[in-house]
Amino acid sequence: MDRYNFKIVEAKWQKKWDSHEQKISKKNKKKFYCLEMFPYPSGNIHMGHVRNYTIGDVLARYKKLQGYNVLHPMGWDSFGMPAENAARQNNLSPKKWTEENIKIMKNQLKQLGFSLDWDKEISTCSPEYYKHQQKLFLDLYDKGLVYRKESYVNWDPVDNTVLANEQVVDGKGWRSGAIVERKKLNQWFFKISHFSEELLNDLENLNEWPDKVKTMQKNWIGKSYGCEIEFKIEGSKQIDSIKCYTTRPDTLFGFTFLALSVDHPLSKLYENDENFFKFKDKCSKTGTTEESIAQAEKIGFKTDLLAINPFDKNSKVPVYFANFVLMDYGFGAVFGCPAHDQRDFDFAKKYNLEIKTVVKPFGENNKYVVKNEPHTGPGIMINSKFLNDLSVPDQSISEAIKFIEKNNYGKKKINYRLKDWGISRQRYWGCPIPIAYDENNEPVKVPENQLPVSLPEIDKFSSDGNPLDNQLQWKSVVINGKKCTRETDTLDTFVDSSWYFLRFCSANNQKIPFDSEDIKYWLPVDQYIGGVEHAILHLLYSRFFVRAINLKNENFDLKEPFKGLFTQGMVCHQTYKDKNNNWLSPEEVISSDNKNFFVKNNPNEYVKVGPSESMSKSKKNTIDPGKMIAAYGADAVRLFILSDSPPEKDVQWSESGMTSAYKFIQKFWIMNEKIYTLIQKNKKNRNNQLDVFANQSINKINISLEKFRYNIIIAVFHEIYTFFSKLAEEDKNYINLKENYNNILITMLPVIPHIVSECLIKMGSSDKVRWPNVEDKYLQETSTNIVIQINGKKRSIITLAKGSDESTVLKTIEEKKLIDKYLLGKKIFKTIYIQDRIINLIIK
RNA sequence: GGGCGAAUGGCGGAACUGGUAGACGCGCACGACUCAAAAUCGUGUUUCGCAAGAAGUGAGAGUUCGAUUCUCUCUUCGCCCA
Repeated sequence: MDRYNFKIVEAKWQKKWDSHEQKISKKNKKKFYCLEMFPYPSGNIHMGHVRNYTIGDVLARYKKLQGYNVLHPMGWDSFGMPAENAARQNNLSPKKWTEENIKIMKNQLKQLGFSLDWDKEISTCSPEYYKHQQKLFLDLYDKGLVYRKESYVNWDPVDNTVLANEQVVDGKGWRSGAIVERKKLNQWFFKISHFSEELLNDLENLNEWPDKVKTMQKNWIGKSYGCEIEFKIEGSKQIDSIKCYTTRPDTLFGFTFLALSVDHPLSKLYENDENFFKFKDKCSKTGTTEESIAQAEKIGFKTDLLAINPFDKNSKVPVYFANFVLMDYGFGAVFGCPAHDQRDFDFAKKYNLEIKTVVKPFGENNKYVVKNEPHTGPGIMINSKFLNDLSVPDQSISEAIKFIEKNNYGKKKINYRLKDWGISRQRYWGCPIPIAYDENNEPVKVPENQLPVSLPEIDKFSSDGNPLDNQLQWKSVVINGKKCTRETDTLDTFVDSSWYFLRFCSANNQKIPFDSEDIKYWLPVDQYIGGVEHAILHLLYSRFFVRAINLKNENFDLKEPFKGLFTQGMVCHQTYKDKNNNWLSPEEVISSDNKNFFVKNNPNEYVKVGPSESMSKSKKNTIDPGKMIAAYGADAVRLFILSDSPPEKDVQWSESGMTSAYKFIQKFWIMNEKIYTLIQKNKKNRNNQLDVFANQSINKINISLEKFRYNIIIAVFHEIYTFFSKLAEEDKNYINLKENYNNILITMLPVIPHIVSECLIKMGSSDKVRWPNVEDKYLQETSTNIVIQINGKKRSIITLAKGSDESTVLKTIEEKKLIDKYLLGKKIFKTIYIQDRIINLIIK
């Protein structure tokens, strides 16, 4: 008997699938759109991809076998920084670099036997893709969902470049290490805030999404009920009031200063003040993230103005400009209540401002005073006249708002944390924004017939700045007979991925981004699968995008892009360090007992074993999928990546687990050979056990598939192996062996498609196999085990016919003398009987 | 600091709506095959105990005839937001 040669078998089936298997049939069947988050083509696929796409492939193949018309496409999220960085470092063309990587990674995905529809492959960096995106941009522009405004960016003063938030580490540029500054630039925005309420409310309908993700989105949108309040101002002729937004109007009696953003319109009054100018400059030395602002030292610039407390006209407080107030939030003005807000407290301490306590924690008396730290939690109102004794926050806030509205000091207002989506990136390797500027520097749309605005090829990348700025020839363009200059910013790559799932439906339509009939049939995505790291931005942006397309569009009726969402866990591996605390890769480490580890090149040197962490290049704890496929085969890799943990949790990569999966494939093949020999023999009897086992196993697999409990499926595979191995030992054929065995094989196909396809052919199945039905009669057992408990503890167990009543159970217990020794000198005074399950005897 | 989640053998993990805790795999031990080893196969494997038996799902309480599952408090870890 030959060993199973996965290299030959897997290559054979992959070739077959490649040529014709994945074609989509006509739209007369029930559809299933299975989508995994598409990868960034960084060079090689990593284990995270293997896990993600294996989970998706199991589902896609399962649905296909169930008779669905399955859309299971793949593409490349191919714009982005790494290509541009590679270009700068090694003077490579980002285009060539990206295309090379795609070629390699596509080949690797094929080697894993994924049932992907490569006819629909898309790549976001191709003009074939981004020309449609530019069209969509212009559509949204016409709908008023795109606008331009001045906004801050993180500026690296050494590299002379704009940084993304994740490139700012501890307030410093990731590469240069320079302290990041704030710089104001004119930038483009999508008006995602137009849909804040809808994006929040519609989360409720997403009942196939994990609650965790919905909560994260809810918090991100951050709806708060508050109040806008108008403060009268003294000390200026130009201005007599300032509007503030607050979520805590109830603390107004604790109001001791008013703080403004340096970008507040009022700052114009101080334009000529040298000290203010210096202060503003100092503020710009802080980054733009909420975190960096929260951590930065609170500083202020005192004006000569006074703000009057509307609740107490005699109370007049100073007005400051402060670095922790952002123009983006509310009106760029907040009232300070140091006793009950951390930032206000820090600020007041620094500038020696009054701290008025107006909320006491539960259990304190009315003389409670805030001292070393503010009290931000719930409690009871004090020192606040008509608000005294109200409970904080619910009662106190609603009463405060009532009072404010009644006296026309302001009005109730809803605020969202969600800000408009800044989409301008000062980068080369992204989708060009289809806008130019006329001689007055007014934006002009690039007309549709001049699309795409293609990226120019660049020979040499300088080390800093946006390369497009220097492309003078490219920049100059004639629009409607007028000389214009192109926008040199490109779009955030999140834009690319906000509609790619629509493009897949009409991937080969050259004329339009997507066909409305295709959308009607295929969308929403029935199951979307990817990492939880995209739980907020990518998913929220996609939800925004379909709403934006939907707006004023009769041919498009879709609001939620993803009906089902599944977020898989990460792939982890132990970390290793040598004596000098340098990371070591698993390949540089050896161990004979899995307890003590040594350096491979120097077997006397101990290795420090660290905790298992998600695979990352920086910690060198990665395993190369390519090597694993070459050594063990795609089926074994797929089997292992699913076997050890439920898909939503992290999984630990282990060499022993991997070899175990490989061994399973090998021994399964041998078993299959034995069964094949068996079914050639004469058959006489029917084996009822076989029917029961097959139906129960398939039933378990069905349930586990529906619930994404793929690790359970692998456990069932092992049971299947054990069962049929034993059967093969008996050396008897049965009338019902072949059919049951074939049915079971089919249910194994989604996980290990290559070997199972080969087995099925051997067993004489045609190419067109269908998912087997489960017959209920085999799931219902005729007898059942009943556990006998005494005072809640298990003491014995009996097997009885199903549906036996209490007296039968008690009689059997008595006859068999199962529990007599526990009853000595005691009496049963109560019995609890749950039919077919358990009987509990309470004795005394 | 706030929100969410998790904790089960030596390890990864099972356990449907409260009803036999530890499925399945890894590891380990013993045995078979072998001159020997690897590979393979078989048996066993929660802990303590020779045994009968007892204890046992992070800790402590509660509800219940019965709790890994429900409630409360705490500890540790993870993720997200600040």
